[in-house]
Amino acid sequence: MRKSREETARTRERIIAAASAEFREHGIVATGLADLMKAAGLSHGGFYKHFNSKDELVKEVAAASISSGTARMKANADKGPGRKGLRAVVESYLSPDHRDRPRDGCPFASLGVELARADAKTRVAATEGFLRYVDVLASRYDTLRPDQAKKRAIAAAATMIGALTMARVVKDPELSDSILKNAVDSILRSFE
Amino acid sequence: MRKSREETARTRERIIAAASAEFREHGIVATGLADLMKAAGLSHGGFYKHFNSKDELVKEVAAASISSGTARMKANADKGPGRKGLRAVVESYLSPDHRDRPRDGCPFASLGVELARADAKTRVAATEGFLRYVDVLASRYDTLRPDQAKKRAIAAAATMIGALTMARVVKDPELSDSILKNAVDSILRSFE
DNA sequence: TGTACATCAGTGAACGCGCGTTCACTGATGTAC
DNA sequence: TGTACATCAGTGAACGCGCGTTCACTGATGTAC
Repeated sequence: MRKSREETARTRERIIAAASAEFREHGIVATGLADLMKAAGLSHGGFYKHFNSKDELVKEVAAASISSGTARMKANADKGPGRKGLRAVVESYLSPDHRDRPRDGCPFASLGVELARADAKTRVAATEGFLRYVDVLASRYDTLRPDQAKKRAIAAAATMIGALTMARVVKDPELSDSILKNAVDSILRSFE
Repeated sequence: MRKSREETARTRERIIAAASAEFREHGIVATGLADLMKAAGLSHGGFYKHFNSKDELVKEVAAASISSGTARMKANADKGPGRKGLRAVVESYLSPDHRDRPRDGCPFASLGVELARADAKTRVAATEGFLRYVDVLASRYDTLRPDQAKKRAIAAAATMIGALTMARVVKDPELSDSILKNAVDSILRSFE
C-alpha cells in the first residue's frame, strides 16, 4: 500500500520525532528500532524505507533536536538584550521543568557523551549545533568585544550542559535544585 | 579449580578495573559482559561468581572510578592553597590529555547521563562522589565563607564536567581545545 | 599435623530474548502513453 | 482524460548475532576431626 509523497515525508518526520523523544529519554544505544517504530505507530520492518541505518537516523535526530533546542534558546534570548535575555535563556535551560523532561529537552544534556561516540556525520551536526548555542549566548554578552563574548558564551554553554546533566544524575532533589541554581548564578555573575 | 580467598578478591578487583575502563570508553549499555570479562582475562561465565548482576557491577564501577577521580583531584588540590590549588585541579581536569583518555578519566564526563538512568544504588554512589568533588573544589575557595565556597564549587564542577563532555563531542580539534581553555578561564575568574 | 570431605572459582556451552537488518508480499500512488 | 503498468510505503516474518544469565562440571582450597 504505497503512500503519497507528502504522506511519506510526514511519516519520516514522525519517525524522527518519535526517535528524538525516545533517544533523549532512554539513550541511543538503549533504544531499539522496534520500540521507536511502535512509538511512531508503524511496524518495525518499515524503518528501512526511510533510513539506510540506525546511524543515519541518529544523525537526523541529532540535527533536529539540536535545531529545536536552538530555537527555544533563541526565543528566550529575544526576551531582552544583554543580561535580561541571558537570564531568560539560562533560567529556562536550568529549570526543574527542563531537568524533568528530557524527552523534549536539550540533546547535549540527554545524549551527552553518546554523541561523542557517534559517527562522523552526527558529530559534525552536533558541533554545528553547539556553535549555534554559543552564538545565541554570545549575542547577549553585548558589553564585551565579540571575541570575548564568544569565550564567555562557550564557558556558559559548558556550565549549562554540565549542570543539567548532573542535576539529573544526583538522587537528592535538594542538591539537584541547588546545582541548577548555582549554575544560573555563576553564569549571570560571568556577565559582570 | 577453586582459588584462594586473596586471589578471589584480586580477581574481583580485576573485573572492576576492566569494566571501569571499558564502560568509560564505550558506555555502560554498549559494553557487554563477555567483552569486559575477556579484558579481565577470564571466561564469560565466571562473572556471576563475583557479582549478582551487571547492575551490581555498575554500582561498584561507579564507586571505584569516582573514588579514583576524587583522589587525583585531591592530589592536584594539594599543590597549593587557594587559587594555586584550584588552578592545578582545573587545568589537570580540563587538559587535552584527560579529554583523550576517557578510560581512566572522570566517570561523570564519560558515563554522564547513563548514571542518571542507572539504578538507585548507583545514583546514590554518584551523588556522594559528586559531593566529594565539590568538597575538594570548595576547599580552594578559601577567601569565601564556606557556604559561598560550596556554591562556587558546585558551579565549577558543573562547568568542568560539561566542558570535558563537549570537548569530546565536537569534531573540530581547535574548538575542542578552546572549550577546555575557556572553561578553565571561566572557573579561575570565579575565584575573583 | 594428616586425612576426608565440602566448598566454590573458573570453564565452556547453552538458555531465551531482543537487537539491527533483510525480504517476499500487498495494494495504493505515480508515470507514460 | 483514461488506461496499463511500474513504483514503492508499509506489513509481518525471518535472518544471524550478541546480549545477560544459568548450569553441569572440574579440581584446588578451606574446614572439621
